[in-house]
Amino acid sequence: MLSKKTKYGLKALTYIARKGDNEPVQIGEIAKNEHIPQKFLESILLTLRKSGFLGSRKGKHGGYYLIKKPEDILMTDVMRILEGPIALVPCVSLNFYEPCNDCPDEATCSVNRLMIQVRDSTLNVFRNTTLADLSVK
Amino acid sequence: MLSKKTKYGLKALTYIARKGDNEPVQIGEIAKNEHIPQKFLESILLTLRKSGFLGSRKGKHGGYYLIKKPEDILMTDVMRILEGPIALVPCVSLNFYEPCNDCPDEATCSVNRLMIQVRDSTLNVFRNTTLADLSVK
DNA sequence: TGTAATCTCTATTAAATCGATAGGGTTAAT
DNA sequence: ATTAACCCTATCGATTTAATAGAGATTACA
Repeated sequence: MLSKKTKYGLKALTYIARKGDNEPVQIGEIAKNEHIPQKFLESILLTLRKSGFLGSRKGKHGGYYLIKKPEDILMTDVMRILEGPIALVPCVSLNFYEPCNDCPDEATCSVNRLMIQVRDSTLNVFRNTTLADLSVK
Repeated sequence: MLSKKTKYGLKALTYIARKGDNEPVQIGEIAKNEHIPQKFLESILLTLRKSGFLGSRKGKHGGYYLIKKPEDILMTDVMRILEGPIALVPCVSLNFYEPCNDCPDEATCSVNRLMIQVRDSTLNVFRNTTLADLSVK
């Protein structure tokens, strides 16, 4: 299941991208229009800023803005920051690999085999989707 | 993240399928060989039996056996029983659809759009994989 | 210069879920 | 009758998730 954090984060990024100009967008405006609890959204946008997707301006008329062009923001990167590993089990994760302690041999493990396929098909979607694709109205 | 329940369930099904004959396989044997807590595995196999994947024989020399041929057991069906909906959000689920209460218009929702693609690519894997595929050594 | 608006940061909490365990009850082979 | 196995319900501890609280720091602007 997709976490609310990821869902809200994607919606916020889309909202900002759709505005088009480079003016900062305020948390309150996003929260109101996308029906997201404002305090929760605050922490999510903070994460996205610290990860290099968003810039911010403090104080009056402050807000968040995109640092890169929407076409250059890949879903692989966004998803890894918001949701964590794309693989459903650590033993098939490209970026967060960990062996299973209960599995003596990955080569013959049926779960491993299946989850590699799921990982690859999901990666294929995320690698071919940018924020620009999400932002088409 | 894949739940342990699903992971253990898939491993158990594979174990039974790999044995080949139609003799009942005991919980204890599977638990030992696959390093699964026996009591936990009991409840999982019970679920799989009630869902029509496994049959059981009670009493001495009892155990679980496949009801259908491995080639006829699709991952779509197994995953829905063990893990639940394949879609990551209810608003793109084919079998468990529910609208988002915070989303006024699915047609323009970026999360909806992305998650439909992920669902379809994952479904494509599960629809084309059977227990027989998992059981190849 | 002061005030209001806005992002920043840490801490906390309530609820839900997950993984595992406990402890019998029921059934069938021998 | 005994034993080995599945059947069933209940519970528990740990973790994660979603949300909230509240104070701090910064900026625009009158």
